[in-house]
Amino acid sequence: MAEATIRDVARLAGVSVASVSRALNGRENVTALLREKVEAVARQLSYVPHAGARSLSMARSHTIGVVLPDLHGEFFSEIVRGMDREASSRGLHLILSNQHGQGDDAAQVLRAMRGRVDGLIVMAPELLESVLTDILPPSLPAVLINSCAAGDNRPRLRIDNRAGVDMIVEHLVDGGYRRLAHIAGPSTNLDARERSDGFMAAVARCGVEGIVVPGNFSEESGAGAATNLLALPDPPDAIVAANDMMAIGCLLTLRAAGVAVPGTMAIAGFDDIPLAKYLELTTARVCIVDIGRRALIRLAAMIDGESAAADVELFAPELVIRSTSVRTPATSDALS
Amino acid sequence: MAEATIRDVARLAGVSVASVSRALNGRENVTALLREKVEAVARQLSYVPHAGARSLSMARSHTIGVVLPDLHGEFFSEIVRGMDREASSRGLHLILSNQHGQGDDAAQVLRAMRGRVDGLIVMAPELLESVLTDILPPSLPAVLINSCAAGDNRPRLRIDNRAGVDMIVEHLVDGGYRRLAHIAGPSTNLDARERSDGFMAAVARCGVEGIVVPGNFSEESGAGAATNLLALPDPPDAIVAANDMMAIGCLLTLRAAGVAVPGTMAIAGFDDIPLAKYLELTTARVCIVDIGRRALIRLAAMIDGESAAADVELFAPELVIRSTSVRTPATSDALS
DNA sequence: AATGAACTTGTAACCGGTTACAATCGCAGA
DNA sequence: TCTGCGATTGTAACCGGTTACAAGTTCATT
Repeated sequence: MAEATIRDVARLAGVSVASVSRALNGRENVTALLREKVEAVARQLSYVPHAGARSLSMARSHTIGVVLPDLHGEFFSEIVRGMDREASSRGLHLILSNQHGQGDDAAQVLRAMRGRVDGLIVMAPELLESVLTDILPPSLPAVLINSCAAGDNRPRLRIDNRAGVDMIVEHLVDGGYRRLAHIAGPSTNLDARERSDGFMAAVARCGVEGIVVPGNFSEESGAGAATNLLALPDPPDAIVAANDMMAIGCLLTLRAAGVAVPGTMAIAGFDDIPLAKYLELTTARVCIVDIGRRALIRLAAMIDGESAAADVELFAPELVIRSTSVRTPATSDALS
Repeated sequence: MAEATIRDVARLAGVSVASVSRALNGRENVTALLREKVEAVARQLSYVPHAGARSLSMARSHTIGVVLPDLHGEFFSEIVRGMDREASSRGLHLILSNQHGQGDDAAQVLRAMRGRVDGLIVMAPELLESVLTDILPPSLPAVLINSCAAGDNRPRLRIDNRAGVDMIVEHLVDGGYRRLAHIAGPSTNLDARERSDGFMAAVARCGVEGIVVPGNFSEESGAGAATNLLALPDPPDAIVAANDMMAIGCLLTLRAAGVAVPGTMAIAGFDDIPLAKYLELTTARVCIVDIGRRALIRLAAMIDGESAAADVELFAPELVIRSTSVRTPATSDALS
């Protein structure tokens, strides 16, 4: 009833376990006869090697751990898809760990990975530098996504938030907008901070006005911010949200309030979630699937013994111009 | 340099490995003194038990395998989120396997899980009954989502596609629509077949006209179907798409063609993806996160030795009425 | 003081593979 | 026929934990 083990196969085939192992793993030093005999018995018993046992003896689990924050929608599925494609093409498995709480919960999660994975991909935009470095066992290969672990000597993948915001601000200024507002994300989030800082730098460089109001990446906070901005004595003529969801909250609120977008006020987001296309939202597209892909490729290389260059790999967003930021009637999609 | 093992701890603490194991696992039969000593040494060496080794000796990996088709967007992230929440709350881990190809690839995937997982959640709406039953080791606990493995004796979770389509058709008929068309999904997909069959049954029961045209769940195929339907000598006055993406393709095409929705033609989808809300699409909401949650709960129960009732658990969709299907100007969202 | 119950600790087998090393075998060359 | 070499196969240790069982302690009871 229980699953057959390598010893069952060996016994029934009348050979040693070592021979079975060699035969089934395609080693060259086995007679064709023996190999056939073993394969026949294995098939007969429908023997499947026990991955756990193999991992233990080979010190290789062929599994990589993915630690993500509580992501939603496309962002989550795309980044995982990117990793999964690369992983399965090299016979690796993904073990997932969404990180719900954010206390030393993180430490727990990482401890649980010991002996389960060959390496880790960690995305923790909210974690302090020190925490990550403390928690991660130095001997475990790891790639960091959007983390701020500056002192760490591990490869890091990052969205080039400044470049993205730059493009957006320049685009708006080119379009004649002069009083820009930024709805920031949570200040605990690295990307949010960079986008906010980048915004201030960009408006300064362009010589236009710029103010920043708080938000938390949610649609509601975007809507709230829009209401507040409208109530100002001297409202802005363009809003740059730190992500698309806030931009959408903003957009719907303004339209409901009778404000012409982009006539009276322009709006831009960040990320290019699928919704953005349908709501005609100008945004900075981040190719998330690529980040996942690269993260896995880098990690696989480290696991295969490549030295871990502690570099930072930047992913430049692509400006996607849609109708929420262009006043001319002839609005067109920047995409092919 | 390498990670400390239980033997390292034992040696340094001057006790046996058995004592270390007992002490760290919180067994009662250890002196407070010994426990403290062991814990101190463990902390000093920053010892973390090797999950793989533990799995092997306990024959429990505390990991469950999730095999999904190549899902996109919210569907994927929500179902995984549902599982993940339940999993981490009971100390289980999720190992993911998106199934890209669909040949006997599936067999490969399942084989690779041996010795890695305590149980499996399989979603394979495209697989033939026999295939799954053949592939799955009988001794491995498993829960099937939307599969058609009729002969199998495992619990199955299914979307109540017929009920969903029924509600939609009735709603449309109530609204005065009399010539209904259905854009079907790929015929290899179980849900698609059920929705299509359900549609035909529903229109028959309601005594209205109904035709079915093919599609493949993509936005483009919805758009194409809309074009074809418009070209008919006697076009329908309502379209029921087998999923939201096709409904959206349909909607955009009709509007672009100057057809009034819902004035001239009503549209409804299936799934209630986030986009649906913004495009005001009437649809049947499937609470995906619940399916994931339930799947994990059921599986966990099986793993803990509960007998595997081979029942089918149906998830009834909820009708979400939005403006693409109500002619009166006062359109409202059925949701709270 | 002896007996033994109850409890703590250690020894060693086991989970299911891989692999270093030894043993065996076949066969060519002397 | 004997030696020696290379190729095949077997033996047993090992990966890092858990746990049945034995051994050793402590302490109350008679």
